[in-house]
Amino acid sequence: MRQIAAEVGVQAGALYNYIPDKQTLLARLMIGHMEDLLEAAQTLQGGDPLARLEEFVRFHIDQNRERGDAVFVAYMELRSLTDENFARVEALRRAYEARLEDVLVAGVEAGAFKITDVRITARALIAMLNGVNTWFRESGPRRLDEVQDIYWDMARGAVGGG
Amino acid sequence: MRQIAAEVGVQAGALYNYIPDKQTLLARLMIGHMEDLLEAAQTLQGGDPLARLEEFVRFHIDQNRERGDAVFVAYMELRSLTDENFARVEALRRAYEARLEDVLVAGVEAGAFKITDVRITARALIAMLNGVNTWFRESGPRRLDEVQDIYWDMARGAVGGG
DNA sequence: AATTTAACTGAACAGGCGTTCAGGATGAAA
DNA sequence: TTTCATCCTGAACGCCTGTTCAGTTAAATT
Repeated sequence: MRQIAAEVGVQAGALYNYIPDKQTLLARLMIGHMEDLLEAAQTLQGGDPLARLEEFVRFHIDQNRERGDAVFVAYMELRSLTDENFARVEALRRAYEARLEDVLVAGVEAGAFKITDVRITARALIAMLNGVNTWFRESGPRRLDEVQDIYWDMARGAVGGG
Repeated sequence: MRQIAAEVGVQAGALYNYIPDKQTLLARLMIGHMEDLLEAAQTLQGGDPLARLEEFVRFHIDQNRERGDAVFVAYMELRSLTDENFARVEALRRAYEARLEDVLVAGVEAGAFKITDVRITARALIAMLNGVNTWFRESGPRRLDEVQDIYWDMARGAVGGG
């Protein structure tokens, strides 16, 4: 709390004019992040399943890059949430997963993907994509769009998409 | 510290007969875990690249299951390590990644895999496999070997292995 | 039986934590 | 000019933290 206050140029007590307590601050941060992510995902266009999956892969990697800090907090501090707040965040997370599941289902129905379990596959893909954040550096040997190409290749292969 | 001591049935101070400080305890835990993992990985057999990759996938998921707590700590508390201890753990982690990279290189050379960047692919696969730990429950709808089958399918597809 | 060694307790330490609150400063409204 | 509403400070609170250490206990050694 004192660190956050200092970052804003204020004493710790002043924060309590804006939030009831630390737990609520964390919850608002994480819920806000997930809501932003879901809203940004609204803009994803249609097309055939293969195109939609590619779009999702690139979108997810982009978002993780732009909101690196929020993503980090959202994954590391889940255990610090109240049961109630945890449930809220998890619900939003499931909604995001559902976006990807929809694409996968469409692909299976169109005969474009070969998938045993859509839910597990969606989670596996997201886990794979999240991994980018742990090692990618702007100063590294690869540009982000190259990384996106590589992950898109892997994702397509993983769902049996030719 | 007091929690750990209580778990062992002892006062907090008694722990300091065995460790110099908390940081060292954490480091030993994580380094020990990685060393155990690397040692267990020694038993992986040879065969063609496809068989070796399958073996690795199943092995990794098994290990993550057996040592769930250690894996959790190893991923969540990385940021609590001294620079020096972090470097040690990361070196071990790279050594483990290298085991998978070897398999991927062999597959590429044999023409069995299509991979743009072996290092990135190894990391992506491991990130995907680690994801299992966050949701798999013994009481869930799938047995572990079913989950392994699913992940093996995805991994094979991701590396372009037919 | 006397002595040494090892393991542990229980209390204390200094510092950090989230949170509260009386009071001061500042500017808007009356 | 006075009143009121905001926003913030600075100090304090009770509690938790990792760590130390003198002293007790019990077992091993002589």
